[in-house]
Amino acid sequence: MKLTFYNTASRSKQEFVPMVEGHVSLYCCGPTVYNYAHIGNLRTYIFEDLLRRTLEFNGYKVKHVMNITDVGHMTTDADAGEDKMEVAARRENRSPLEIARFYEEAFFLDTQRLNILRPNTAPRATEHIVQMIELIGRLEQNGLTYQTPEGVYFDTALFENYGKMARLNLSGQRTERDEVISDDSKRNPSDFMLWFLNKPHHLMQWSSPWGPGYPGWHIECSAMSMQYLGETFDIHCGGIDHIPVHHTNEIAQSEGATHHPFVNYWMHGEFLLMNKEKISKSKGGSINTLQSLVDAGYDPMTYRYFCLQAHYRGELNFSLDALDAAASGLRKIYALSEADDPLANKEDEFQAEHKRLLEILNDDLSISQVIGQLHSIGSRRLWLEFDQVLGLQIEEHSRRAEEPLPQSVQDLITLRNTARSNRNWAESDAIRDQIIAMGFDVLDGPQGTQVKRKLLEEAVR
RNA sequence: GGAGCUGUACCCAAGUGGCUAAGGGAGCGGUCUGCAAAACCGCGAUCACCAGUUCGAUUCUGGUCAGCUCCUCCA
Repeated sequence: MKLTFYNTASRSKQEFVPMVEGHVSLYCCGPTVYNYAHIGNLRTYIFEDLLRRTLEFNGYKVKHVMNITDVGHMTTDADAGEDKMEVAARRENRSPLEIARFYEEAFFLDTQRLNILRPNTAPRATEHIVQMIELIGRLEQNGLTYQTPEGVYFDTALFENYGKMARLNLSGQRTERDEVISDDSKRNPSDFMLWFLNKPHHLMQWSSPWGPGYPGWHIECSAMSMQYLGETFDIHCGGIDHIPVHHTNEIAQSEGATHHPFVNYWMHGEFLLMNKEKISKSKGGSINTLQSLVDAGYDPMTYRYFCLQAHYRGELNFSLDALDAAASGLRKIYALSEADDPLANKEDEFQAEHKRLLEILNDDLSISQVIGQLHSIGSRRLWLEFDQVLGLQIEEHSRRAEEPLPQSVQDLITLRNTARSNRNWAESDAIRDQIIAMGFDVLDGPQGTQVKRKLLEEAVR
């Protein structure tokens, strides 16, 4: 079936046609591992997971690569900036590499809890320095670089289509701001560093043909994507903030080296907003992590579901109220019973709905619409089918209902039944509260009392 | 200054040139219950404002206002 994606390069929806039939090469910009990922970061990985699952749902074999940025990068091009990896190292009294490995593990724990499929390959920048040096060498051979005491720069003026994808208007770009320290040795404001030199304070250093130093931020993605996916590949994605600088520079340095197109489809996820503002890693510290939501009693699936209710190209406003609403909605999905499936024994209708929903999904990942439709239809079987894409672990969660009640709960039910037959409502209600606190729903109906396990943790606020 | 995004009911949010503007949550009413809860049924919007295009606009175009993001590391 036809697949359509919004391509940032053309600023329009385009039919997706991979280079090799049936196969997709997918590169996603990964985390810089100097701190915990915040939920805004995680939204983007949920979007990319949705993309990957949609491709696979359509029968494509996906090769998914995501970089791990474990090299520190200066906060500015000049020497005065502070390196986040090193700041973290000092803060936690560990080596930069220890910091990197620690937060890399934390990152994958978060993505695993969110049921985000692990990339086939997650190369680390520090393990691909050779490839980066090689790529810089190719750029040098092509005459696109120049060297200053600060390092090796990419000369953006010599790359014809610089900023085309981002539609940059270079003359209008702001070049002087208080926070930005200008480097007089730069030829053009938009030139960017390929290899830093003469930074004796920087802890992470490698030797290179230009002298000891460390790579610029952008070069790792070019070097590693090329190594694992080839010089041209199908889809590259990341956060929307990467369009003007990071991805612009990736294109320049990749195509400047290879003289081939770098990427066919660019896809970018919008920001998660909190109080109408973007969540900042540096401002927020380690608050706003997935763990903080878990500590508050939310199941990670609640956050995943919350994100899937909005389109990836639109901003999404996060609040605990909104998250609670998502939890209630998700609970409803988990509680759907097979017996009441309106599409049971209606194979034709099931297939028709399946096709209709897939068409919606394939129109630029309109998963929120699919979710709305699934709620309206109310077919557990259809939910389960699309859970391959939703990744909400519906089967696993609803299976909880089948687990036998613990003895302690059964004892309480017996106690409560006695109290109820004695019309001792105070005691009955107290026991009920106790059972509910243990994670169960208590239902008194005409056929007596039923106790059901809650299918989703409830947050305490 | 340059580039871009957003504004839909109490909250989150989808969507469309015209027929009932999805869905979830909250709220209210009802069924059920000893009372609740859960579940089920029922109930909600002149789509920021102004002008234009059009037979017809929430949807297209222009403007205004408000908010946000990027041009510094950043999902």
